[in-house]
Amino acid sequence: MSDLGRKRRPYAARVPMAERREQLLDAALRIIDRDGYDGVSIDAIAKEAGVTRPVVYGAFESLGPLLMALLERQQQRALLQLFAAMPQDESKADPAGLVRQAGPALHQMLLDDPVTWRAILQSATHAPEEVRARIENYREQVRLVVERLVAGALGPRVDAEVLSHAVIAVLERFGQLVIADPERFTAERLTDAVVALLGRAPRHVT
Amino acid sequence: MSDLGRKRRPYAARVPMAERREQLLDAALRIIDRDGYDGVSIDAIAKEAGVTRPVVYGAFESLGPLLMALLERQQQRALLQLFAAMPQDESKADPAGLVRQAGPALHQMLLDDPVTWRAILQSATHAPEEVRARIENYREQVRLVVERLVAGALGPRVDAEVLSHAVIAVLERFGQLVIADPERFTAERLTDAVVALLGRAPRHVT
DNA sequence: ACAGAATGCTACAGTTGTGTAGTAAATGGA
DNA sequence: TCCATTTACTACACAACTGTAGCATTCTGT
Repeated sequence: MSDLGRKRRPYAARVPMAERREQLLDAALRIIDRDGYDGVSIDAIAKEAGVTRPVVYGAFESLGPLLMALLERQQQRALLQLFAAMPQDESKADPAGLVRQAGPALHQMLLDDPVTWRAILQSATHAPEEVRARIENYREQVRLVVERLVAGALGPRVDAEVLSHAVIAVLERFGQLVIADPERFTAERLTDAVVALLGRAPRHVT
Repeated sequence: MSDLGRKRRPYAARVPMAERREQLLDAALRIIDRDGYDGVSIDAIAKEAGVTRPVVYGAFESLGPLLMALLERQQQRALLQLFAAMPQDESKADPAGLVRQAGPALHQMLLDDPVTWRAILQSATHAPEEVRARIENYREQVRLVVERLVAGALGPRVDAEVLSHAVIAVLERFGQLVIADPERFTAERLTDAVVALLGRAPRHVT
């Protein structure tokens, strides 16, 4: 008797809040990686995670905060990787040496966790307005570090602020190139190009 | 009696197709400039232009083709400005001289038509997938020109392809900086920074 | 085993946007 | 002037997504 109504959906495994949140963030990240930011919605995340929307609303206020949490998590990871790959020793290195050191490390970092980096590099432009501000915030953090590196490597006579913007822009574009076509844009090729360009510049003068 | 129905909307002025299309593109551009690509919809465009949706559907198949047409139009203008500002004279000018020449011209170009450039630089990547391909197309067009310039200015021993990506990335970021804060990022300051990096010409003198 | 808390599901109402059919007004030529 | 054509408007059906109320199930502690 009583299969009159359609079959009820089987209950998804019950999961403590903290873990559920992680699952949902993972689901959102998969969607972003597969379909871009356009494909992300509460509904899509719920489906991807195999639960219903109210479950998502139980874990996050709405889509904005969810994406914010995701960004927070991924950037936490990304920044750790990034600062590990970037020499903090900013003072004495010559520009070319610095590039030769950081370039391959950054390249490897991209290949180690392409999902995170695709989400971040794409998102810089593609994310909802609400999230964009926070991305800018992080970018600025990174830029300040780069600004100190630039000042250290090229001396006080250069416009470190402007150049740090340029460096970040180049790094981001290179990152996109590497992710899009790793065969074509190898660490060696990219660093060589930069070093060749820097080779024309005068050494650090103090 | 007979105010039973709500008042009928007054008819918008009738306009030949070609002109209507322009109006709609203008409306779309205003929306993009004001609210970003997120705010753009057939509905929003109709409202902005002071007509109803069927009018828009009369002029364009749907949102995709409309934005495509807009992009086409703005790019036409932008590329004209751009190629006017960039010396086609790719012969063996020194890099610094090239920057000193093109920098201020590009800067002026941004200030002359900020709406077009904001649409292209700020939110270009934020556009619907359909439109993205065409934006990439345009970027590639420009990049090829830059690649020739780079090869011409720096000689055949550099990796012109990679460096052209870098140059485009820097130009776009600088463009965003200028649009966001023209007081802070002047043509002089930006060109000086690049020239100093290239390490050729002496500091700017007026 | 068995309440009650914790968690998930269904169902519904609301919002925003799309696309179209049918109707009303304006326009231009006979 | 009057009718055919062009252009615009109203109204509807549909789709995707949001957010919530109330019911169903599972889990936990005793």
